[in-house]
Amino acid sequence: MHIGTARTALFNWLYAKGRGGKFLIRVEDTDRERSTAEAVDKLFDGFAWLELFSDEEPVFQFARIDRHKAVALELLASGNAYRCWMAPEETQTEREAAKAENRRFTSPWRDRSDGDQSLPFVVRFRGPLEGSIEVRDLVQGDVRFQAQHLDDLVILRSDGVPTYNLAVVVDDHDMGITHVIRGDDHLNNTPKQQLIYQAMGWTLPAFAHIPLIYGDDGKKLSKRHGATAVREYAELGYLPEAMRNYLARLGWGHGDDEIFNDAQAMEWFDIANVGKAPSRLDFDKLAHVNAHWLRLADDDRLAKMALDVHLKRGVDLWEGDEARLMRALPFVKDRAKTILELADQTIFVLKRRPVPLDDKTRGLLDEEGRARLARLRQRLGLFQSWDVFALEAELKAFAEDEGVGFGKIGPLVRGVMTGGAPSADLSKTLAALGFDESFGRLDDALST
RNA sequence: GGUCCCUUCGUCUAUCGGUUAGGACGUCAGGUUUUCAACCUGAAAAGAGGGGUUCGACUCCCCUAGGGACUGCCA
Repeated sequence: MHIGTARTALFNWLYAKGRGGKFLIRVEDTDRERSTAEAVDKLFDGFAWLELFSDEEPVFQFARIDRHKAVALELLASGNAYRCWMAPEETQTEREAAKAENRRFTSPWRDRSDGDQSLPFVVRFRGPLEGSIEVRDLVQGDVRFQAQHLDDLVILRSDGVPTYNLAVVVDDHDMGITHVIRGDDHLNNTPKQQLIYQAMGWTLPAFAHIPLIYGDDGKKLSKRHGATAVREYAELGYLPEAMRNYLARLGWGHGDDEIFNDAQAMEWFDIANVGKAPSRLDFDKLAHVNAHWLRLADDDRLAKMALDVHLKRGVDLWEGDEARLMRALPFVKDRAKTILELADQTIFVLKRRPVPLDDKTRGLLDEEGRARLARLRQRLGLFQSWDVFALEAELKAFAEDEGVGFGKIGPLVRGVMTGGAPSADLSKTLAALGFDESFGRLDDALST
């Protein structure tokens, strides 16, 4: 699913749920992804789609062709549509001529019905030739279209298959759709669809056309901007709740509120406050929002996600690694903005002994360093409580007793513990590794 | 070409005729510091241009410029 579609769906969801879930809303976008009210409910409530990261595409099938056809026939009978026997080349020629003369496309069959029924024909909607059609839009305001610019659209193809513009109107009406919230690339279709509603004597739903999302260069979001599919955002390490927060904030605002949860978004969200200007994706801000939700997320959930990343990166996972990650998480989760970074930050606990040392650490491991390390080992060996605060105090005290600044000790011990991998404060790193592993790594270094 | 939509810091936005035009991300400068981050403090940074309306316009109207969408027997 495209990220823009996801946001449209999110707006639908916030709007409907914020009003008690009574509204029937349709989601759609320019790629055949549409769903009806039930589908939205299924997607959001009963399904992982709310997670925004499912590959599940809402699929729309023209399963009700007969119903659409019946409506087309009804329009034909009431004179609101007509059969058109124009050949494709003929249509093409007329279209070009109309364009050149800046007038609407007009079929010669609009006022004739003596065509040969055994020949292929399409059914076109008979739109008014003059006057104007006003679309009342919750986001765009009242938009006026002149009838003289609206071509008679095909509602039934020559093979008898109904077209999109007819199908959506029929479906929405039949399903009691009250709000059509979609991308503003559909705004130009709206007067034509509205005409069908009126011809059938159906009540109009409320329309809301929200601006599209652009890439960071202001152009329509496409593959070359990086992530376009929702799935890709998951792979980049963003949390669903962060995506929801960020996406809701994109093109909509509630005062100065930047960080909010679903419940707040539902309470505050109103279509009327959606901006009319298109907005761009800002990955830095997304990362910032993500970092916030990352800190609030449960450790076991994060551990599983990080483990998954390590697995994908080809790390050879051992029994107990999840537990190791769990122990490290509290110390490193506030250092990461994405799950990917969380994986970077936790790789040190997954290193196997003996941990290969990087050049910098090997350089520090001279005679003096070695002796100091041995003294530290002895001292920590007598040390009972292995928690961060105690460790921090102990390390500070050790540096003082050694008569050196912490800079003489920190880098060496850190290197020995992590082999150069990213890590947090030394005391946190030791706490994350645990007593046994820390000593093991210390001994490995001393015995080289 | 035609129709329609859009235009406040680099980005997302607040403002709904009267504000020193606010916040957030990012940026820059300090601080903290055992790496890298994080964190704290501070700073720079905006109403596309031109006309109106009004005592007063970012806010209302018009024009221009720029951007976008649509313009199918696609959806």
